[in-house]
Parts: sequence; C-alpha cells; structure tokens
Amino acid sequence: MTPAEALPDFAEAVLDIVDQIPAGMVLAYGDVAELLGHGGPRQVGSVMSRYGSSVTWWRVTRASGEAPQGLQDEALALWRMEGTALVGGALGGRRVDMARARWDGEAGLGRPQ
DNA sequence: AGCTTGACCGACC
DNA sequence: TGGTCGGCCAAGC
Repeated sequence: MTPAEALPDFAEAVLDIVDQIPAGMVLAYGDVAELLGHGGPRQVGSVMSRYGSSVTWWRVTRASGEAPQGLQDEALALWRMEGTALVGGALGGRRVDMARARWDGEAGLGRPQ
C-alpha cells in the first residue's frame, strides 16, 4: 500500500479524540493528552499542526480558551457558527469560556449551557 | 551526545 | 487582567 499515508499511532489517536468532540464544545491540548493517558500538550499540538487540518481542529484550544496563533480569526468564526460559549459574549469575546464549553470526554452529553 | 524548537501549562507577580 | 518564567515531552539537526 501507500507507506506515505502511514500515520503515527499517537497522531491517529489524537485525531480520533478530536473528531469525537461535540459541536459547541472544546478540549484543551492538555486535556487530549490526558485522555490518551500518554504524551503531553506539546505532542498534541505538534500533531495538530501537522494533521489538524483534516479534523475539527477549532474544537481544540489552549487551556486558557485561546486559539493557536495564526488561526484565531478562523477559529473565532467557527466558534460563533457553532454557538460555542465565549468569554465576554458571543460578539465581543475572542476566547472560549472553558468553564462552560469544556468537553467532559463523554459523548452524548453535549448541550453547553 | 547535546542543543533547539514547538498550534503547551501552571504558578507567580 | 495581563505579562513573565520555568517545566514538560518528543522530534530533528
């Protein structure tokens, strides 16, 4: 087959989790690493920078709720589109309200308040 | 074998 | 509320 398509197991696991995050909710890099039970935030970020474009990358933010540098405008538009809770209101806010939009890791819960 | 880099995190001031 | 510092973990040179 095409060895060029080979994806590291760690990267595959990261993308799999990201793909499970419900719309309107987010997960921090560190959260993803913790759910995997292996690696760290930097490794997750590294994977996202390389393969993130193939998944719902905007649902992965920094622990502070901010989007990665260079993609803040894109992420903000997507957050508003999904109705993600933002600090300071949906209009003025430029970062995610982690207290409300942080995903617990349990699919089916959804419904941020 | 050692240093630098990276879509990070938490503590501290 | 916001800026700085040190710590972490893996990959690349």
